[in-house]
Amino acid sequence: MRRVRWKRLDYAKPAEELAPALLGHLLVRVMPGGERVSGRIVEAEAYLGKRDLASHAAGGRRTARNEAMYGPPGLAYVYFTYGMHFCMNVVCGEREEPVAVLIRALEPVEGVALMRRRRRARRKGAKSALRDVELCAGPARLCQALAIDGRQNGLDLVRSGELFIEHSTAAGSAGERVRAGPRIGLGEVGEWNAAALRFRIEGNAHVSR
DNA sequence: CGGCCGATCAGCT
DNA sequence: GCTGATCGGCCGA
Repeated sequence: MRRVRWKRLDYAKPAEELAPALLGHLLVRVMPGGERVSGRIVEAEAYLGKRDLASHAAGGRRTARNEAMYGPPGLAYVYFTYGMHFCMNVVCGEREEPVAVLIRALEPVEGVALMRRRRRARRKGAKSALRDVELCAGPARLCQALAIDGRQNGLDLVRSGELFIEHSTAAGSAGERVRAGPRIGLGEVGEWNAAALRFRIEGNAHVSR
């Protein structure tokens, strides 16, 4: 299979366009040892920028944490939340415009054994087995599986050798439909709670709850 | 199943 | 001092 990296222009579009466009493509993490760990993006959420009350950049908020959102399209915005989790966004739109897409779930493709080891490491007292479907079904879970943390924040997906996106011929394949629904976990943000900005591959077993 | 709750910290008021 | 773009364990039905 041909491996073609996403270019800057692929990211230079509104979040509500990029989010569904990312579905089916491959998020790739190359570990320090050179091992590839990757998964097909099966769920993503669009965050529209200053006007979007659910966005970290709502009202033009700009802090050390969300600085990457204001960078050029194609940067990774990785943030720390709930005192213990990391989540990864793809910055899009234009520079200085804080627009991004949150990657919410992957279907594991490469390095599944490594994903399982990394995910299991965090659940010491686990009594039940970790199923394949739970490896990357959630924004913090996939970061854990792919070893994405604060060190990847601000990284340029167009140039980086450790984290990037590849075009997949499997994207938009026959029989796969994209379904849009409301975003989740937001709290009270008025009309933005209902906005259909969460995109998932319909029927895919690896989407989040 | 579904709901509650603790973990644990950056940012905000 | 409280809340959150979360997760996983535990409890009761």
